[in-house]
Amino acid sequence: MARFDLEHELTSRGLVAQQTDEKLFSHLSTAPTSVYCGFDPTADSLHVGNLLMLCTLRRFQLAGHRPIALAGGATGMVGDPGGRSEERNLLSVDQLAANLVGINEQLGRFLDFSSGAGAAQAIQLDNATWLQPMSVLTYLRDIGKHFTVNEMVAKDSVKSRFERPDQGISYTEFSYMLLQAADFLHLYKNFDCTVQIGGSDQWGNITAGTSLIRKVTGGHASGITMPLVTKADGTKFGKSVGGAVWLDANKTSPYQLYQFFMSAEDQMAPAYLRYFTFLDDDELSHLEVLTNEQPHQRAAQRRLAKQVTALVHGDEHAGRAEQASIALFSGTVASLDAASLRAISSDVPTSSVTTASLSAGLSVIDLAITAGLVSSKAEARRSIEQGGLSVNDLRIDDADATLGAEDVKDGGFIILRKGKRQYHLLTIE
RNA sequence: GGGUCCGUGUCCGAGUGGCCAAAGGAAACUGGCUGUAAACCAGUCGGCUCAGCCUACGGGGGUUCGAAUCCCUCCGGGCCCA
Repeated sequence: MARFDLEHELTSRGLVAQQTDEKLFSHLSTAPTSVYCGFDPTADSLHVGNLLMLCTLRRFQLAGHRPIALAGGATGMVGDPGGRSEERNLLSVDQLAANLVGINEQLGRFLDFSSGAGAAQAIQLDNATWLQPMSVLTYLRDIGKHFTVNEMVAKDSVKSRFERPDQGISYTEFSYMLLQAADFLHLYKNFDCTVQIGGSDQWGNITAGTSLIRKVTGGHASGITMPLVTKADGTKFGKSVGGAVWLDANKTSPYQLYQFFMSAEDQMAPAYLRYFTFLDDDELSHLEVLTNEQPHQRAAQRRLAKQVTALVHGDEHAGRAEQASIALFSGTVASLDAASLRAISSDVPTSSVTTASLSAGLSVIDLAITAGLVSSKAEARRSIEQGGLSVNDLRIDDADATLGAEDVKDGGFIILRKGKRQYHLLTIE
């Protein structure tokens, strides 16, 4: 594995928001270490919000360090007070196990868990394995003893909760940072982990860990945070039509993932390229120039969408997503031949109807609901009134319209579209 | 344990007996202009068998011709006192 300059890799891409010590990178370049990042196992899939950490861990691994993906099986039950999260429900043991399996599979796309990676072989751990059995007294004596409430109260994540006049913070959530600090200490002792990375909102939790390690062991550990990924207007990144964008192909198809990045804003596309791809400096700056000079070509978005989709789902799926996008957005879907449609159907959301029900006549409204393009008849009706629904590229202007056998295209497809870019294929059984 | 204030639609937040499916803002959706972008403009934004009906203002019960609004109680939360 080619050693590369990690400091340059991270700083040139704008990945470092804060770091605990200036000399960190010179230490990292002299000896391999282990670096950890926590992931919340509240779902059975990771989402694009996790992408930055996944890519950054990968960069560390490429530089010869061992990445540790820590599933917060224990901390996930407690809840980080930083977000606006409410008190969380305990995950059942079974649910947690299932989630860990799903997440593990996805981690494997970013990190090398094989023994072939040698000292840099990635590992996945669940903090419930050591936090669960810890007794309250051990926790209070070995961990709590090293923190003053004064400093805990001063952390931003906690302070903001104090400042909200209408809501307090439970002791449980207040303790969150100590649990995360305990994780870092555990990993430091047992896995030689000396670096923790996280989002910039994790700064307080990370420094709690480094100071705990110093107090308990006298050793030194560091932390680096990554910037918060946002959209151009500063709002949350990672939401698209229909909610979160997942890394699981069953929740968000490769086509949808591709589309999500394809529609990235010009302003942000170069930054996303630096964050989420492994392209070299030359290509990055070239694409940035292209974006500035010929934004309508969307060269950066195309590259971004293809690269990320390939990283998450593999080259084959990325290629298909790209082909499907080209086909659908060339403007003349209705003229596509059966073979192209069939190729697209595995990537674009698809549902099926029977020949019998079709020949009886199916209302466009019901089909749109079946397809999940709208959530209610009222919404479907509204969309039609506003000219937002089309079938085989023809705008529907009558809310009571029905479809029959004559609307089926060659190859047995009906193409539904809502708005400009939400496509859905209906197959006929 | 005592006192006090609060709990409204996806979120924030007005309303404090009928004119309330509930102001305003945000988010979201559609259309227009563009480039599958941003900004901007316009419309929509609980559901349905849609000029009507059903469901909804933390849960349950009550007062009333009529309740998000009043009373009781339970649950949840903030603050103060012990």
